Amino acid sequence: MNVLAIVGPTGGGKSALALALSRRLGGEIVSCDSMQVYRRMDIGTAKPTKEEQNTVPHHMIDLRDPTEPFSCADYVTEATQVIEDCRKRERLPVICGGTGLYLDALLRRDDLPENTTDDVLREELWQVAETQGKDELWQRLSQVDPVSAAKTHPNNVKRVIRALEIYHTVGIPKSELDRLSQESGNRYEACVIGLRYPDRERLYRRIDERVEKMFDMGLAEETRQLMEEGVFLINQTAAQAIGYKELLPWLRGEETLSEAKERLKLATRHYAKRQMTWFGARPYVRWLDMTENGKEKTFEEIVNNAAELFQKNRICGKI
RNA sequence: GGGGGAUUUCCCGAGCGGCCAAAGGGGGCAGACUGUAAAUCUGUUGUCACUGACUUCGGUGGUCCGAAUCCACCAUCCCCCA
Repeated sequence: MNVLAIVGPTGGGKSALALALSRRLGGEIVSCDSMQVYRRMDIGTAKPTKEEQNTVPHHMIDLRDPTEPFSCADYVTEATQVIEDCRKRERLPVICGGTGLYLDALLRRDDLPENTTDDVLREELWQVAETQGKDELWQRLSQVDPVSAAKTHPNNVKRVIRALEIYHTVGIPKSELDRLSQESGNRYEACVIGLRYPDRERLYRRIDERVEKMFDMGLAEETRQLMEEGVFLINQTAAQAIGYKELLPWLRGEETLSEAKERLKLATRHYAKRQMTWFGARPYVRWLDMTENGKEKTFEEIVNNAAELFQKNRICGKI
C-alpha cells in the first residue's frame, strides 16, 4: 500500500499542497493534526474550509467535541481504517499534517499492546511528584526501567510518568517496547515529503500573516464560544491548542489585543521550530525547499516538485 | 526653581566594595521526544588564542590593593514640592 505524506512546520503551506496533489494524483486527504480532530475549532487550527473539503474528501477532521479526549492511539486506530478504505476505493491517501508523533505511530507497524494508559495511576504519580519531588519519581523509574530513566530528564515529569505507566499497565519496561517497535517494519510504503524554508524569516512572516488573518476571520468569537463550552476549564487535549489559550488573558481584560496577537505569533513560531527539529531528525523525510535562490517558488513549481519527488521516491525508508 | 529616585549584558530585572561576565525570567540559537504531543522537557546565549585572558553594568574623572557596587561632575528619564 502506497501513501504520500506532506509534513512540515505550521503555516508552511502543507494543506494547499496536499489539496493540489490529491487532485492531480486522485487522492484523498488524511489529516495528521492533533487539533483539527476537534469540531468547532476551525479558525485557530487553520482547518481547511468547507469549500476546500468539498473539492477533495478530507478525513480525520471534526471527529470529536473539544471536551472529549483524543489520543495518539485513537488517531492510529481511526486513520488506519481510513487508509484501508482509501485502498478499497483505489484512492491515494495523502496524509497531511504537522503532528509528528501521530505520523510516526501511524506509519510504523503496530506492535504495541492495547490499553497502556491508567488515569488513576497517572494522578497518583503526579501526587508523588508534587509531594515527594520529581527526583523521587525518576528514581522509581530507574528502578524498573533504567534505560528509559537514562533517556528521560527527571524534570520531564510527564514522560517519566508515561514510562512508569507503561511498565505498570503492560508489565514490560517502555524501553523494551520501544526496542521491539524499532525492529518491526513499516505499515505502509510511504513517501514523506517535508516542506522546508531555508530562510526562517520567510516562514515566520507567513505565520504572522496567518495569525492576523485568523483574527479577521473571527478567532476571538470562536475562542469565546469554546470558553462557554468549558473547554479551558479542565485539562484536556483541545485546551492545549495554540490559537486559543493565548487569547485568554486578553479576553479576561488583562492584556491588550496587540499583546495577545504577539503572544500567539510567538507561540506559533516556537511550535514551528519544534516541528522543524522533529522532522529534521527523521531520516525518512524527503525535503522540498519552498524557496530557490532566496526567492519563493510559485505554487505550481512546488506542486510539480512534490509530484516529481513522489514519482522518484515511492518509499522513503524506515520510519 | 527646590527635593527625591532611577540608568545593568538583545529585553525585563537582581546585584549595592572582592566569591560578578554579573541571579532569575523573557527572547534568540540548538536539541530530545515511540500511542496525553499545538503538549512536555534539556542545553546554550559578551569576545577570544576559551580549565586562562580580554572588553562590559549611562558618560567622564576620582577614592581604594580591588568598584556594576563609594565620591564628584555631566547626560537622560521618572516622581514630589513650586
